[in-house]
Amino acid sequence: MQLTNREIARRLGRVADLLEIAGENAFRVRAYRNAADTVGELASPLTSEVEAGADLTALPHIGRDIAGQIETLVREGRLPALDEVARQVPPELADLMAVRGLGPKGVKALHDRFRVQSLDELEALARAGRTRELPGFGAKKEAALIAGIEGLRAQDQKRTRRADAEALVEPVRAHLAALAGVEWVEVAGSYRRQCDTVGDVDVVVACADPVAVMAALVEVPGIERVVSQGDTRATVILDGGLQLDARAVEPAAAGAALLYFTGSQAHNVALRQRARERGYRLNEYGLVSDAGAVAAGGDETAIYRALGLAWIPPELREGGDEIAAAATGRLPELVTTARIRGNLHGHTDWSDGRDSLAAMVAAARERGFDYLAITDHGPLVRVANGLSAQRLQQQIEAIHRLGAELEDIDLLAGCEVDIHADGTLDLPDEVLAQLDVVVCSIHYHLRQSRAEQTERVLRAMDNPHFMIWGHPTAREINRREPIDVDLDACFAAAAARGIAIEINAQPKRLDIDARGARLALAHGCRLCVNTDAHRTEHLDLFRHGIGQARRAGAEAVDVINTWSLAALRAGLRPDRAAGRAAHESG
DNA sequence: GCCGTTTTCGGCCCGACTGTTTTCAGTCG
Repeated sequence: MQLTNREIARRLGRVADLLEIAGENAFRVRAYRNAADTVGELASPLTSEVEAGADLTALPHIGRDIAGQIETLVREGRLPALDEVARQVPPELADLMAVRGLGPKGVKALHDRFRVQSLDELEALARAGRTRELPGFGAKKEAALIAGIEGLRAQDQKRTRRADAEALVEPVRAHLAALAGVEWVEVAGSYRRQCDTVGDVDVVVACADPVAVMAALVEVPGIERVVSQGDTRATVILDGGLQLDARAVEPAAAGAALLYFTGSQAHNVALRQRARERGYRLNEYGLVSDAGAVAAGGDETAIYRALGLAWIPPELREGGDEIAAAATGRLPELVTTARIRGNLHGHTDWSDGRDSLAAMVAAARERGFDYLAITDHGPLVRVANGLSAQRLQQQIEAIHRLGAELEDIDLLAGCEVDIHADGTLDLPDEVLAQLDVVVCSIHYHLRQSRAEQTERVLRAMDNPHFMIWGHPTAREINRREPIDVDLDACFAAAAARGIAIEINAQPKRLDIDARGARLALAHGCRLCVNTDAHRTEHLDLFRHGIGQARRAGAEAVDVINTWSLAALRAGLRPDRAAGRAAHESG
């Protein structure tokens, strides 16, 4: 079994936890945390990099020591630093760090006194009223520990899909915005950075009277319980279990608060370092010079400007190269939902969509799209009433008839064709040749090996009708892992052939994700943000996919369905006509 | 342990809230 990046990151994080419990140098602890974050964010598998002899120290926060650690882990299956710290501290103690309210000091104290090693043991002690025997541990702390353990078991480690969080937090935002004296309310954090999932939501309220707003917050409908509440900051749990951290600040400091709460942490750290280098201190209240003068605080743009930077869109604030880009005027002009001209992947009731062809077209016209492709399933997906070649022929004719009547929108005949396990496509070339848009997707045989899966996709891409790679990894957030496929190899092939990489905007998919999209762009691929609509209202889902495109640094030119239809026809799979002959003769 | 427009040493982000404390440590974000 090959080690995933996530597993490598988990082990590095474990080293950090254990070093912290052992009372090691805090900066050494942070070094391991940073390295774990770096590994967790990588798009391509580290094991392949190691086998290819890549220099891991080129990665941020990975130096000679940790690079060597990772190489040993990949080659021998053991992490020397973990073995070493395990001699001082039982490795099981790292699990206890996940309990809210329990940190390294508490874990160490509990272990020193009671030899506690597991959640079960800790829970039994707390319920027996024995943890209060420890200095600094009282009755309230005991109750908090029990609640923390229960919370940990309930949440099952899963993060909340951003779209689900949106449905929960938007009513709270609206409620707060309507309070007297509130200037604006913004949801910050990973939500604002358009991450595909969020661990919690952070809300910043700019208002004249923070204390009053914090008092009012706990009365907002939809709040299950209050975890903590102070004069300017509170933590509550929303119905359904999502945690919400709210921060109320006066307008003069609200930009700094928004900046701080938007993060990411790595971005904040880098900004604060930059501030220090320039004789400032940056905190939640503003950018303050060493002499005590407030340089900026009311809005983000002014803070960035004072640091010699252009305003950085939240989607790019991940502590990578965005600060260098902002310093030198090289930030991308990120694509927006308004630039989208049409949907190139969507279904009707001919296969598994809810609405008719006519209804989908009407919905697209209402939204002002310039074009709309209909791409129902091919025959393989029987559960979705996939179209046989014969029914597809009939649908093509229906689309052409309807399209001929309309002047304000161009209708495109298409299909979402399955990529068979052997890399052949699910419809004959002569049928595919009649289509304007061919989206090729994987729905079955998701567990093939990396080599098989890669070969499958590469072979499919050799078919000149393969125009868009639909939901490339087939992942479903919190439900199904991505397929194991060599994205580097596939994107290189796609770029060479003019195949676009889909960002499927269905909230459960968001596939390819931002990391993969960034990798695709680096290979020179174009992206295509599609709703994969199965009903008319799904045509409003673009913003979710656009969020991923923006996180990848995509500009409008990188996203083919911001193009005119003429540009689309010319630029998408330009070898199609010539390649068709070669493919058929070969 | 990592990093470098102060580059191979000496730094490393910063403040709020809680609980158990009588002045602060631990935890969190």
